[in-house]
Amino acid sequence: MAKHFKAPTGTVDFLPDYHDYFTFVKKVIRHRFRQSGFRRTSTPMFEETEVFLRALGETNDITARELYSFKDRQDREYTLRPEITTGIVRSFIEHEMQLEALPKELYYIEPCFRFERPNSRTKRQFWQFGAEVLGESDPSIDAQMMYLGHRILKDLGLDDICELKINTIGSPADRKEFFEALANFYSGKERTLTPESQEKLAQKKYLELLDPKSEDEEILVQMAPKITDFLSKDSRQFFDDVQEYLNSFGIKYTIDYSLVRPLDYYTNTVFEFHEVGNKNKVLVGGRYNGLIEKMGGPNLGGAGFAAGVDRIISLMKTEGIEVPQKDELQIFLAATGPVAKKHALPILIKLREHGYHAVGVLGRTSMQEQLERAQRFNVPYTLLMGDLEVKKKQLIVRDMETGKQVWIDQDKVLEHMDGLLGAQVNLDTTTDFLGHN
RNA sequence: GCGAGCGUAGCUCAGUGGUAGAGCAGCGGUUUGUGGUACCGCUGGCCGUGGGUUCGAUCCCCAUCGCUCGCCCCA
Repeated sequence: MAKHFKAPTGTVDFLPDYHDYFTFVKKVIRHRFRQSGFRRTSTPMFEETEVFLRALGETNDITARELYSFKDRQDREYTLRPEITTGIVRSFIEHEMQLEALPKELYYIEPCFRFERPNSRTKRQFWQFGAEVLGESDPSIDAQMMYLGHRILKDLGLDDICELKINTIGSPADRKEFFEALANFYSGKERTLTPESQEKLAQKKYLELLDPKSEDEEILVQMAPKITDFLSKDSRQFFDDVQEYLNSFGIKYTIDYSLVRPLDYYTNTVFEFHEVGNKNKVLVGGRYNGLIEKMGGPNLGGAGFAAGVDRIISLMKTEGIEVPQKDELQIFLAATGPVAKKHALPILIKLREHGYHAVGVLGRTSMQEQLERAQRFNVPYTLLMGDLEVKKKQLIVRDMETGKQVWIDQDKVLEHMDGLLGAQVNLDTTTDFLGHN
């Protein structure tokens, strides 16, 4: 036997059952983003590796072991995008969007790639959706992003199992002093830290030390200097304003000073919705005021959030949330005999254009074969046409559940099926989708 | 990057140091213009791959690849 091919390690086929959910999720996302003035954008699936190294930083776990990189036939270094923000910022700069009306509000639903060890929650190719607001740094934007995230989760039925946490990590200037204080504080206490944290300390990744990895570290973090003591007047005001806006529309949140991001580009606000009772992130975001300039563009602020579609769908399934199924077949048209087959196809097309989901006129034409197929397609009704029916211009309507059959005239088929299945919502068959005759 | 488990028929799995079994699926029949249920029959496997131990390995050992599940991480 020939070799069986498989989907590459860490990838999965997104089969029709997945798309039942995906279609619904996309519909919600599009609706909520459009409502808020966002427009959809797409960037290439891969960029020069340098683009990601610049944006994400060169010395962290993410760039060291999670980038899906390759050389092309001309020896250029490329990387499949691990997230979308970087590409959008590159695109913003390349197309000089700062000359357009600001803020630029963009959203996306795109596949991303990370070179991970695959498990039930992590794959190497996965879908992300998210939004970016570029060219404006008002705290109201941050609050609006959180509202949008919340609103989408609510539409998907997940708001009850997700909680919002927020924090501020200040400006780079604020952090400079804060980090010096942290360095002093941890000096001499290295042995209390886990080996991983000792490494973070050595690499001066002070922010990541704020997320404790052991009970000892938790105690240390509580005693350690707090970012709030080092915030400039502006940064403090900004964070206060964000909270005031959040309060103004009554969204629930808690402040969590251990909430940080491993990437260089965040400033001020960071937030995440995670599952209640564990740390599994569902939707994460924050402000990144230095990123556009760092990528070679104008000195403009930005904020955004992102969420994994696959994780959301699996949560919906766990929660027993069902989505509308619009692909169910309604009619199987069984033609028994070669003559009937020729006569049946126009009827099948007529049924479809009337709005029915119909299949048929397939395969061998024995009655048994036809009914077996109809049964496997799980249709409520089968229309049977043999040579006898062709001659009489009739067909048989068989109720697949009861087995009851009635003979009707072929030119009454639409009225008859409407009586059984209800009138169909259909496009006018004399026009195309754009309304042209 | 670390750890655990599993690779036997299309699928789900059992099994034994002496070259393999069940259920489901598939195909055919009981039923030549009528599906589902039932009964009968048939097809189907280099026991993941490579090496080692052994008279002999699907089984024991080593390696390798693949899958699954954790951990780290999760932009």
